[in-house]
Parts: sequence; C-alpha cells; structure tokens
Amino acid sequence: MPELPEVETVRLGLARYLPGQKVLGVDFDNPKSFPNSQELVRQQLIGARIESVDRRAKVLLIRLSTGYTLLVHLKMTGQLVYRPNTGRGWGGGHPTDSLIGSLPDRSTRVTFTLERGKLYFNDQRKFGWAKLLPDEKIPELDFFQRVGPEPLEADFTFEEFRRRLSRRKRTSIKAAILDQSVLAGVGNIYADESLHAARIHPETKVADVSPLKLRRLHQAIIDSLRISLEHGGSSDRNYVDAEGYKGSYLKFARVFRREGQPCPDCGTDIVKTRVAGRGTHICPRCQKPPKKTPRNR
DNA sequence: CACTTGACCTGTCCGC
DNA sequence: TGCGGACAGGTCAAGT
Repeated sequence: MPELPEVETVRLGLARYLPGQKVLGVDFDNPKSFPNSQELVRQQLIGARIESVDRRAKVLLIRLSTGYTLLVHLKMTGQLVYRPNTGRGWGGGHPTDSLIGSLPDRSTRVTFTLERGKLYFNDQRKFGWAKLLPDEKIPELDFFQRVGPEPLEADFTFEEFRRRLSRRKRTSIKAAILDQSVLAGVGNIYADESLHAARIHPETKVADVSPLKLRRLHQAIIDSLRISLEHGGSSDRNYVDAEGYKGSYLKFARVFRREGQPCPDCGTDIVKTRVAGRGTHICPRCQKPPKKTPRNR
C-alpha cells in the first residue's frame, strides 16, 4: 500500500523528528525484517547520529553520521512510527493519541531507541525490510540502477516517460506504469486513479495508447500523486504516517476501492476486475476496453 | 530480452 | 460457530 505519496508523507514526518538524534539502541528479532549482523549494528548504527531522512522511489534513506544509511522499504504493510519520550520537554505539541495503539505491538519488528523517543518499524506481513548499507554502495544496488525518474521532480518529462515506455510495448499500460524502471513510486492505487483520469483502459497495450492519451496519462500520474500527497496519502487498512495518523486521499479517490459506486465523470458504476495480476478499478464507460487488434492477417 | 506468474507473509472477509 | 479459500499488493525469482 505505501506508494510514493504515503512514503513521502512518512518521510516528511520523520524528517521533523529524527535529524540530530543519536541512536542509543535497537531491538529486533526477525532477521528478515532487519537483516544486519550484530557486529554491523554495534559498529555503524549504535551511537550514530541521524543526519537526514531522504526518499528515492518507495525506499526511505535514513542517513547516519557513520557513513552508513539505514534503508527502509515498507512494502505492503510496513509502518514507521515515531513516539517521543513522555514527560515534559520542549518537544511538546506532539499528539499523544495517534490512531494506532500502544507500541510496540504484535506487528513491531524493530524498535530503535533514540535520544528523545523511539522509532517503531511495524510490518504485519514481514515483506518489508530495514537494512544498513555504506553510502557508496547504495547507487550500485540493482534497484537504484534501474529505477526510473521521480514523477514529482522535473526530470519526469513526457519525453522521458515515452522513452522508458518504449521498452514495454506489448504489455498492458497498467503493468507498464507499475514498473518501477519506467517511473518511480506508482503502485496499484495511483495506477488505477491516473488511468481513469486519462480515460485509458488498463489492459490497453502500451503501443496502442494514442499520443494524446499518453500525454494525458503523464499529467494524470503527476496530478494524482500530488493530490494524494496533499491529503497525507491513502489509508486502506495499514498505512499510517510517522505520527500514527491515517491519510485521507481515498475519500477523494476516483475509482480505487469504489466498485459499485458512480464514476465521478459519468455516473456509471465502477467495476472491479483483474489486470496484470492485481485488483483493478475502472469505469466501463469512460475507459473503453481496447479493440482486439488482430495482428496476424 | 520481453513478459507473466508465483512466492514471500499474515490478517480479514466470504461462503458454506 | 468454525473452516477453507480468496484476497490484499511491492518486488524479485523463476518460468515461458
């Protein structure tokens, strides 16, 4: 669930609280969630000061003073929630009752003890991970080598979008925009939202999307991500921000999780189907299925 | 190489 | 009520 707007919302929250704090300790049990040796943790994490919290695609990068970075991928059900230490202090103004209960809870995989609070990495399904890497190794990771442009940055131009799509001509347009090497940060929610806004059926082959609609899609991706970010992202079931609060984008969603409800553009009931192996929401009137172009004779 | 499918996990919901 | 199965969806490995 955490896609670009959700991960960026978490980043913004963490960036308010973490920089400047020293890591005093870390508790973890599941090696899948935190695949780092005790020795590495002792040498590069404990005692390190947090310098900044960055993001690339859906990966959070917590930069440390040791020259290492803690990379975190929330995958589907991950949460990074910060709780300041109780008691008075100038850090006041922080909500005391966020929307998740006391921490740690059943899904807590890692607990980081900082100088002024604790950072909890929760992950019900254990798909996510948090791992330490030397700064210089990060650009060498396969994922960072392949990943496409940030859609809310200036380098996500229409030309670049089209150029990267050109490697995926015969797959569906939905599969193509979910591909992180085409652009970074789109997941199932914003794929459905932007395809509806651009009035493109998700099963349309990339090569069959008209230039006009491709241009509309490029803009629709940018717009849907930006609007969601303004609402703190989408909370379906698990997602919460760094303070434990849900995002409200789904209240404004066009089609996602709205099967049986009227299309905002034409009033036709939204239908849920399956495309590229994922639940897919479309307006059957605004998003006409592709004509079966018989390519052989 | 392009492309698709299954695996990774756990909790929830639906039908019987 | 209990139980099996489908489903949730990001990414990568393994398959065609």
